[in-house]
Amino acid sequence: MEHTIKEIALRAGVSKSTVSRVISGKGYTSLEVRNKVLQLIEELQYKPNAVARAMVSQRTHNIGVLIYRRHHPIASHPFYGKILDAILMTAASMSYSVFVTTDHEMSLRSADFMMEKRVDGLILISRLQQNVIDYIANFGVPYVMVNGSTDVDGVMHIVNQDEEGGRMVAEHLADMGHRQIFVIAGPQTHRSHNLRLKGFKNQLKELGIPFPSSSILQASTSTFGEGYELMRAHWEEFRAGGYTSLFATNDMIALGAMKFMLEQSVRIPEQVAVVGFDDIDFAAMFSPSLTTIRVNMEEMGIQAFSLLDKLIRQEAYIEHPKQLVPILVVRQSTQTFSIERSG
Amino acid sequence: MEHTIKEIALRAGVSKSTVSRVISGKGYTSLEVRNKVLQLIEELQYKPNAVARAMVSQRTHNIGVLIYRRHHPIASHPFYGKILDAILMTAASMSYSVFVTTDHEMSLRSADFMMEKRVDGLILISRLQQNVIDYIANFGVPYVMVNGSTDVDGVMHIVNQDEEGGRMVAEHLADMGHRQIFVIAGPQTHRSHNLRLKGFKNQLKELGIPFPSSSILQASTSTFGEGYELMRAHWEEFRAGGYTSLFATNDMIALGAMKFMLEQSVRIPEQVAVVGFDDIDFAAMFSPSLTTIRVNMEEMGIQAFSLLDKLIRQEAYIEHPKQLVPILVVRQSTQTFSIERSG
DNA sequence: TCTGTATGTGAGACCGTTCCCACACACTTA
DNA sequence: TAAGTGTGTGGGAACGGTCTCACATACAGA
Repeated sequence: MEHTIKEIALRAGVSKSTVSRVISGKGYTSLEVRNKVLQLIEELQYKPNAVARAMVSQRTHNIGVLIYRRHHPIASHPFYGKILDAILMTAASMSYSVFVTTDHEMSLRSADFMMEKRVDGLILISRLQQNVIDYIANFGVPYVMVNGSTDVDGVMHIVNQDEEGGRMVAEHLADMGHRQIFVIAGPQTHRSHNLRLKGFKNQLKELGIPFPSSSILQASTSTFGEGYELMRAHWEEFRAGGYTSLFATNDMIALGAMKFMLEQSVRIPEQVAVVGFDDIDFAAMFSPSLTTIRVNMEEMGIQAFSLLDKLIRQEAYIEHPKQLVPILVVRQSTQTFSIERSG
Repeated sequence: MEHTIKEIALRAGVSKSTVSRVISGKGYTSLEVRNKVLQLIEELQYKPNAVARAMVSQRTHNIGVLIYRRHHPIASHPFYGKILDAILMTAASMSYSVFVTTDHEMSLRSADFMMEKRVDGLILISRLQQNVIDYIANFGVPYVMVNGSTDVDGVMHIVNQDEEGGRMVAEHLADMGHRQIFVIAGPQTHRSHNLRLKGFKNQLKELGIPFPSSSILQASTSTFGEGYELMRAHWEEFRAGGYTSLFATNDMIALGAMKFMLEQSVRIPEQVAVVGFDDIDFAAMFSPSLTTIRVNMEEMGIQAFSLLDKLIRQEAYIEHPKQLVPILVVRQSTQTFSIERSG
């Protein structure tokens, strides 16, 4: 049942200008005409055509979310998925619709598509190549980056205070009496992993706790499988080192490593304490639940959209967003105390 | 840099009809003109305006995905998120863009929005109220339902063979020698949970294994927290019953229940074997990993989109899709054998 | 009576495409 | 030579809205 303004006008015996006026509420319309038109709209279930509107207003009220992942598109990712959810909610509350697309690295196909669809703005999540940025910037569409791989000058970028989070991890482990700490660091290609490690190291140095380079393992992906595999491959080394604790720069790696240790009948946290980073849902659900640094993913999504909205509306004096403050969440993997629930 | 066909035409010294012909490849164009136009397009980074195209073709090449959730929008859901991912990939491969929206029950806001945006079709995921169906059907937009709460006549509905899966669970547990089986059943409002339970019960009866109504617990949500809480609340009852195994109608509930039992130092699977349903990523990662029935979520997404595409293209003789075949995945929670990896 | 302002309405240009139609020219072929 | 056919091009309507402008009427105040 596709109806048009013209049809409504015809049936109401008025011009389409008048119908348009009734709908938009702008300009004068007599009560009589207004009621008649409104009634027809209700009766015919008329819905304004957003495509036609976009045509004249030069604004689609659509935004695009681009998620770049190594090999596969991942909207269901425990970290990025949360951000996406927040964007979806915020956007909807401000009457924006959201295109979600994923793309491989180096591919401009999705970006291209979004340009053709004339989105009002773009949110770029995760690792994003310089060529994509250039491409989008060149086209002149407002965009915001979330948790990107690097900081780029002049680009609005929503990030967490990763360095501070790393510092908190070191502090917590030191507080719990740990001096022999093992680390699995996520991909060096990613900004956040590097900063987390940096903050962690600095704080150890501050506290006078030695941290030899032999205590650190470099992961090539930030996945559960990678954590599991690395722990398995270096298990003898780990045991020989007399380590009492493990820090992985994200939860997935930490959980993978933990799973392997549990299979070796290691008691966590009694024999080895474990700390992750992100606080994905899964961290609280795992047994034992994982101590971690909570990254406010929801807030990242909200901020990303709000900022984009401002850019779209060209509000003056947009200041670069403040980095989000992380929180230490202590759970069973570093401390045996209470039973925690979640869901 | 927003360029139009008109501009290209002007610069090339031809009419916009000619430019349009070059772009679409339809009709005759001289090699000379073609090259010149193509060069200009490249030079000016011209991108055809999909909005204008949609205007005339009456086809946006956009589809909408509606996810209905109890309280909060959840694209990052371990089950629905996977389906969404598959839809996103398949749609992209066929040059469709996807609007993703979530809505509360009973709300037509998102549906309304999609109608205004003139999507070519809709995919409705999860619980969906009759009024929403009616509303959409009334508007005449093609749509496909995925894992909906009920079967509705005449609606294309992608589902898993849930009853068969339930049967497989009973068979597996019986095979492993279990006779005292406890069950936590997901919300009765949802089709799949009911069918899983039904298949399970039927198979037990078939095998002559008694299953008193006291062995079943009714969950009100299908979440981790609910599983944990129910197990906690009925722990004494469970112990007294002498149960050797637990079946929950989805993984999240199973994992929650497992987490509680692990905290009570129950050895899984030695003392209690556990089986879930869905095979969300998390099931393989948990320690111990969870035996479950694998639902091919990716295939659900692919089928949903493919079917929708056919509906949109009005292909004749569309047959109702076959139900997807589930697979039993045996892991540590019912059997101690090998070390399994995943990631 | 004239001018000004508030109220109400319709005509038509415009947004950026596609596509139908008319037309022009160069060759065949009857 | 006339009639076709293949090739190449431009004009302009149409898609469904918004918005500016012109115009009409009513009523106020000077």
